Amino acid sequence: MSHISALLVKGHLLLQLQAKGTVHPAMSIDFCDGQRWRRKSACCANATWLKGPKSCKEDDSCFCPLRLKGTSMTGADFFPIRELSTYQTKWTIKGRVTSKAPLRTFKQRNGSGQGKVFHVELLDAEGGEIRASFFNDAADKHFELLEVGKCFTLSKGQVKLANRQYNACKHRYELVFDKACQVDGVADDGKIDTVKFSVVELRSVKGKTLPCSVDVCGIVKDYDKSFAFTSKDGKDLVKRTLTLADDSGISMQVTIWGDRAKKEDSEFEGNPVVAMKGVSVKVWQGGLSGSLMEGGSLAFNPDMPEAHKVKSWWTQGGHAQSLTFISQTSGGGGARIAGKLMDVLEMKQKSEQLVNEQEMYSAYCRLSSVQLRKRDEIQPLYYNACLEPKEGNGLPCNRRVDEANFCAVCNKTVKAAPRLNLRCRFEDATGNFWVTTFHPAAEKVLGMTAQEVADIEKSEGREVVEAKLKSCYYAQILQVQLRAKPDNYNGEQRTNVSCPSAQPINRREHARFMLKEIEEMLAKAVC
DNA sequence: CCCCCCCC
Repeated sequence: MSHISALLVKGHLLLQLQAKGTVHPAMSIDFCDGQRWRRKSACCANATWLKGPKSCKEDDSCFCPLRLKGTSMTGADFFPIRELSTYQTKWTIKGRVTSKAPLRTFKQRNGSGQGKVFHVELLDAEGGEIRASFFNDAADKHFELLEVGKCFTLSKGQVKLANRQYNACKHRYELVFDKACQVDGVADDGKIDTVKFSVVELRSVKGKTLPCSVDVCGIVKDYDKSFAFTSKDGKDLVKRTLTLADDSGISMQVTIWGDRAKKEDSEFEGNPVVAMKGVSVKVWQGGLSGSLMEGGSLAFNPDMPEAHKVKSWWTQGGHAQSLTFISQTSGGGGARIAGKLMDVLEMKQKSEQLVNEQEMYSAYCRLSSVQLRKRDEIQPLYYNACLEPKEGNGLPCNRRVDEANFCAVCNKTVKAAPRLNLRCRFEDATGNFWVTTFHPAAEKVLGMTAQEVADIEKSEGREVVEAKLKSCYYAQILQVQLRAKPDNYNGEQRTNVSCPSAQPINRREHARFMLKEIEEMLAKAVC
């Protein structure tokens, strides 16, 4: 029995089994690595060589090596979550609830009315994690009980293969609890962490099948302001986009939501390290971008090896290193451009053919003209906009005020500031188009603030400001965003096209983008 | 047995 010496801690149990003559030689219990029991056959379901399936009950003296409860086989009295599989039918795990989804109802597929379900994620002292779903009666019974952060023992659930389409938890299996389940709240177990990050390098997400869910740890290289908006299906959302970077030389955008996004800007200032659990990575605009899911976690400057590693990388030169930005290949820092990338000609055609919903396009092009006159009449370049914060989102009212700074919407005299409103012509090798270019885009296009434009016009005159604008023609490559919106004008159907945002390109990134295009073209070419 | 995981 040469393998006996390897059994050590757990060995006494096998010896007991052998002493009782219950181990069938052909069963080859091939364990152990000093930590875990490994055996290929099912435990109690195939227990003839134990004491017979019917006698294998709770508190029975059945020497089932895979049912740790009530034995002294290891220091742990519970079955390791990591080891759960369909080969084990009897187990009791002890874990902390690390996340919990809301209770949902659904229509039973086989017609018989409503069902309900919720799920949690459980973490145990050995760092194993698994998702558990509770159905119907079990859902009613345990929804309130299973609070995030609390510890429980759980048994009498079914183990099934995790459905990777919906389950991002890092376990091959998931648990399903029904009426028969046994769930008990227990005292907090300090050996069980509150969250477990299984960090991967940003570089590694490039090779993954997308969409995927990962845990990451990186430096907040950049952050946007939080942004409140209403989604297409009417949900009020708040988001903030961060650019994370790590020592694998990659940077990527990750969007955070809700309260996480609403934290003060100062929290994101100074390049803190963040660890994120449950970042969903998908392709967006030809690049990869992440979104931190609600059930995930976010930790600032966490005390973990990956965080210390990435921090020292950043301070010891990483901040100056040139990184590969794997999100959309537009601008760098600040607002990014959304919309399908195409050339100017295609953009023109698409916007003319628009029928139903609003569409966004973007193109690399240059400013070729600004409309300064219309039938000899001088066109205003800006207007004075009301700065009064709007109710709800706190953004400025932005309505035009009169010469006395009276805002008709707010019905009072207000503070005001100039906002650009230009009619611009943009051009690339395929064509050009005229478009109303709103303030934020116009400021980027000119590389001047509205205040500067207004000041020059007032102090130096119209001619000087016009010359200044003309000096911007063809000056830089921009990525402009075009919004085409179906509209009704005097009962006539027409498309309203505007430019809500624009950004000078980052030459380095743009060069990479063009190289990639060339490579793709070469790959397609006949050799 | 469910299955949404958000936005441009």
